[in-house]
Amino acid sequence: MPTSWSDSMEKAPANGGIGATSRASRSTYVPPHLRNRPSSAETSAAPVPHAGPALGNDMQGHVGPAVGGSHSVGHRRDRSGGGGGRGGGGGWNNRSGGWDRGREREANPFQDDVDTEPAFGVQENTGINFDAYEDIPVETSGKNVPPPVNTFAEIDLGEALNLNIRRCKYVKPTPVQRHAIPISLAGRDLMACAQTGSGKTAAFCFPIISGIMTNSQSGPRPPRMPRMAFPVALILSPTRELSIQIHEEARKFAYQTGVRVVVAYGGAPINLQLRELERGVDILVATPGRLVDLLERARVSLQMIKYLALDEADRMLDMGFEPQIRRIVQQMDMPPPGVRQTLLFSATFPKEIQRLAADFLSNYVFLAVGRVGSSTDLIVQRVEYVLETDKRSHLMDLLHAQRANGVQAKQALTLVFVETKKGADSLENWLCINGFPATSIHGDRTQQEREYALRSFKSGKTPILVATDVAARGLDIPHVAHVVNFDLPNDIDDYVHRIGRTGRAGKSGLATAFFNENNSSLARPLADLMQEANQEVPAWLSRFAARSSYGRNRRGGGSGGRFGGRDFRRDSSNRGGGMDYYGSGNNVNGGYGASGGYGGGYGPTVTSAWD
DNA sequence: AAAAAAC
Repeated sequence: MPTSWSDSMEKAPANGGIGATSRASRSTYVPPHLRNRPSSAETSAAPVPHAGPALGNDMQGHVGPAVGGSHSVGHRRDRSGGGGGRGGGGGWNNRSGGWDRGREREANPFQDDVDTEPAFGVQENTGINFDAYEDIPVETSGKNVPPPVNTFAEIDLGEALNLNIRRCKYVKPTPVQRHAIPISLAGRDLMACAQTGSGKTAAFCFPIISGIMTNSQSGPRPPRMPRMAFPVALILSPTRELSIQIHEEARKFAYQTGVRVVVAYGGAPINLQLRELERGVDILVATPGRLVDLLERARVSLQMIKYLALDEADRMLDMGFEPQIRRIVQQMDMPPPGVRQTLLFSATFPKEIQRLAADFLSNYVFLAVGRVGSSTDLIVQRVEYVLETDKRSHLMDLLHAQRANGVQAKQALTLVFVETKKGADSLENWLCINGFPATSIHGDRTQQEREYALRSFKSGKTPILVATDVAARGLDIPHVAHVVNFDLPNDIDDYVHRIGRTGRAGKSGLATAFFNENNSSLARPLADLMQEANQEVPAWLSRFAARSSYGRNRRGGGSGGRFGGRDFRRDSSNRGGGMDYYGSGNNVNGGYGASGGYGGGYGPTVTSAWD
């Protein structure tokens, strides 16, 4: 079903080779001041991307890598206009040494999809179930909130990015994208409460890549320090696998834009990462520990940072990363809030995150997207009473039944969550002994093993993955048909994240939980959550819930049920004299405004936001 | 209590 956006896209081969694309558009040089402009007049109201605050235009004369005296300058500038239809040269940091080497060497990131998922069709690889998002409530607040868009066509991201969006088979933006992208493109700081699987990565990557392309040739150059990398954008995430995944996605979005994306995380040889950094980096995706290491070695400087994105911020704090994050953001050479643009993503919005937001953000827009669990009609949740001693045989029954039902192993991946690393090892072992193709992922396995396990699972080679919470959040694994909570987590939010690994990409999903006395603290929130999701709540679970004390293990921070959090600035204690700040009437874009669907108009209140 | 994360 083509949208106006896809209609307007020029026809291009899905796997368009480098030569083909470049040739197609090389002849149309677009001068810088006309780049990033819509071709049709009606979209002229689109927000103008924010020019980096600290950037002057006085350096414009130094366009291209001229200082290096490279003979390739001319070529590169020719190509820059053509490669993606607009400034494709990347930032100052693209040290590819000329178009011919830099361009040709860029491996096609879309090729990987075919390599790692041979068992599956290419119909949808977004991992996002768009229809399930139609009814997700969205709430924004803050001063002069840029209005959301309904299609990618309304967002002016440029030809190269549009082509990549198309290659990714994204047809329409998810709710978080519809709101966050215009906000980010307008140069605003953003505090977003959104779950993984909501399309967050693209929501912060698109504006960053677009901004880098637009401003790539302007602003001060980084000092010429040998072996020191000067990223323009930094994306921090809590786990290595999440960093890897963000990197893989960002590479797709940045393909043939000249924007270089590099990833740095622990557990892997640092030399390879150092070499990648030396080749030039615009966007650095990193876990905090490895980044601190790189900063201490003076191999990375943050002084050129224009964009900072923190993903899964609440998780990072849970994991004790706050000191390291504060060090990175506040005590190194990163430009302060207001100079850089900061995008903070978190599933929940407790006090600690509010403090972080107050310290890291400047005049931010608050965006809350409904919890994944609130709209997971496609996930059937089952809770079964299983004693600890019976868990293994019960799991085997489930797996046998799954097999008997003709569920093709390769198409129906099963993700089994356990509480401990030891438990993961022994369950994996036990499954293998009993003839089930299983592997496992947890923090005591080497990084190599972790990555291998994930690949093996994704490809369907071992369609059963036993995991600790390392895999609970953020990981986007298409085709997970069944999530088994072999051990239930203590926190209902973790449960929501875990079951969110299924029911993706338009497929229905099943989530089975093994419940017993050890989980009684979870009874009430679990029963409430299932009720909210129109799931059948077993009577025995309701009895457990009634027995457990009131208010225990309820969602903390006063979050309002459907959202992970709410904008604390709107609370009365912060209200003094704040009417001009938050009271202009465009604050709340109708809590349930998204229900109108993507094609139709958005809430009637929205257009006034620009007035 | 356990999980995650730099060497």
